[in-house]
Amino acid sequence: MAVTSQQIADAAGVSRGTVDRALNNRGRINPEVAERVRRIAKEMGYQPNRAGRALVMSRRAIKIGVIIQPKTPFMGKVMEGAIEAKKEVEQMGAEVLIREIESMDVDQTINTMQELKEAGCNGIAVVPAEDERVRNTIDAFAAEHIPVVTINCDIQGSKRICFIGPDALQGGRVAAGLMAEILPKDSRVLMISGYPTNNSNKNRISGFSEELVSCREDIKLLDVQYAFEDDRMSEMITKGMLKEYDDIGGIYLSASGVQGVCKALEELGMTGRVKVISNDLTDQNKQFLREGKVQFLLGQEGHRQGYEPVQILFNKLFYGNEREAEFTYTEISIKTKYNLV
Amino acid sequence: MAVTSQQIADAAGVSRGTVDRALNNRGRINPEVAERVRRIAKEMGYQPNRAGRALVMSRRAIKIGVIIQPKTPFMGKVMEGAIEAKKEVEQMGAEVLIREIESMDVDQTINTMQELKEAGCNGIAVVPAEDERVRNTIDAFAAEHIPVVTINCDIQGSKRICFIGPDALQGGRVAAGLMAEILPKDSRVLMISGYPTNNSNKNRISGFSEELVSCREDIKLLDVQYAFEDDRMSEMITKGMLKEYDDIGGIYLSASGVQGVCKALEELGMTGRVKVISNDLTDQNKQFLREGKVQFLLGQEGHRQGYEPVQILFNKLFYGNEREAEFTYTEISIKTKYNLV
DNA sequence: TTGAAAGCGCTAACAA
DNA sequence: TTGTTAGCGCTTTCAA
Repeated sequence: MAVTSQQIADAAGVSRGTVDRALNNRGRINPEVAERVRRIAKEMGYQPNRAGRALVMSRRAIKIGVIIQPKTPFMGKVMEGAIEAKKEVEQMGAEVLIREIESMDVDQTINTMQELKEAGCNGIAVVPAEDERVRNTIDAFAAEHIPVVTINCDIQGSKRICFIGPDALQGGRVAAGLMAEILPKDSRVLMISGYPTNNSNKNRISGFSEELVSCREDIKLLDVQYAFEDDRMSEMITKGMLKEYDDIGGIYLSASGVQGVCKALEELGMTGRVKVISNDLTDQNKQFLREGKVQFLLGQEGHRQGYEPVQILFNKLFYGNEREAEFTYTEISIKTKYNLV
Repeated sequence: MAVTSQQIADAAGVSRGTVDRALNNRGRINPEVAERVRRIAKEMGYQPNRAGRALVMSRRAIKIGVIIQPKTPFMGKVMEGAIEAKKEVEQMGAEVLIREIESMDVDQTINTMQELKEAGCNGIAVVPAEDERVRNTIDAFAAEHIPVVTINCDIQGSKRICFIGPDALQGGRVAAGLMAEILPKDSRVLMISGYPTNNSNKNRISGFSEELVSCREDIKLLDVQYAFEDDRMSEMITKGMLKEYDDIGGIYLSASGVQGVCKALEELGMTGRVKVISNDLTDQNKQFLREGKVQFLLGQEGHRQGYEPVQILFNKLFYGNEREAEFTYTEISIKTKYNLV
């Protein structure tokens, strides 16, 4: 049995209240007594019992709001993580409100944040739309001591306490490293992005192209194409480019559109010959990976992106734990058909 | 604030004791009352408060023993995980004893298990030596209701409650998949194992060779070589084989010895030309990966292999949670120099 | 500046 | 079969 605050109190010849004041620097205590108590606690290896502390802390009404963007398979993973964390912290007496917004809309994001605040949330985790007004809202919340955690894509320079999500630039580099390893000499490479305005996509493409050019001088990189997350579009692009250039050896997708690419490759009888590397471990993508139509998929721990922010906010609000890291980059996992879970 | 057992009691017009008996099937209760209480609890969405439960459960004296094999960088990770879990469960009033045994010896393993039992441990997590006597000891502990969890390598057919570790066969297949993707046509491949008797190594080599042969018919596989986890040995093997065969395009290491391989390649001026895939994310291996001397490293979540078993045993002993899964295979992560954490 | 005591939600021992 | 009550370790309020 671990040592309790009562044992410290007995050893120091004081009461539990005094021990509490000493160890938690609550003031209203004789400095010498405080010092002695702290010394004894250290000597006896005292560690406060989590359960006891949690029980009394559960009197604080903690309500955490989570805002997740429109339904995509990836956001589904984020949702699962958030729900798991919700279950856990609710067993500690807290409350979690999860809102899924319908469109990737700035107004919706801001309105939902306001709604959650009015519902009494004292902490918010949000997958933000990239916009100046969202930044302002985050800063306004911070001013009211409502901590905000950004998920998946950061609002740089805002007063959010931290960001949990992938390092998109590095994600592009990982893809480039793989492409460099598997491509035959003098191949041409096609890059397909989503929306030109999307920052994650922009960063992935930058990381990919810079790294590929730097480590494989023989490779010729085509100008980036935009498929707007649409499979028919990515199919058209793939077909068009493959007809124009017969030496394309690899395709990198920084966003959705794998299905279109695979369809195009199949129809042209080039499956497997043209290497495909893409992001996101969606069920559909995994299926293409298993079938050998895609060589590598890069994952970004969606589950953790939902789970962690809720836990971070809970620990801050419940225990007062401050977050040491401003950025938590989720791991970029490399998946082949063999290590798919 | 979440709903409490008192609220259920009030709603059902009974006492907290009765609610407790009903929800935890403790018997000594009128079945109809029990049914009604359960219904009301469900309706009100009752979830027992973890902190409250933990506090009262902390009266149970829980002592968990962990046995970790001799110091290797990988076992260091396992140790870190075990220490993290130790800290967490000790904050819940439990106690954790960690023993690092000096050699991978059967007698040492068994003796340490006995020692931990005599020290009052009511649950054991162990990285077992593969031997019949270890199996018998595990079964004896099970008979005395001391649950045992095997870590990293399983004792199949023993009465351990579960196994946490890698799927070695699949690990070999992952390596094969990568090798198949990066090797030029008609290459020869060298496989270097550790000890011929080690099961993990045996399985990795099987998985690797079977998969590589099945997906790349052009590749010629050399007979497996044993380096006994020794760098000078792996260096000698590499040099010898490279001199004998000039078409070796890839080397797969199922155990330690990367340094020797890299040294041999450098001296022969073949770094980068001969692709190297190995296991274990040791600091040294990571350095070789960063320098481009190794193309891929496969990791097996050592931290989790130390952390999880302690938590599993704690949850079983503390809350009575039964483990649903007999096998928990840790993820086989693929690391290049770009996604190294 | 300190001590005493209440109470968080739960389980378990005891009484009825 | 049920209710009552003590107490787990901690924080916090109230009194001294």
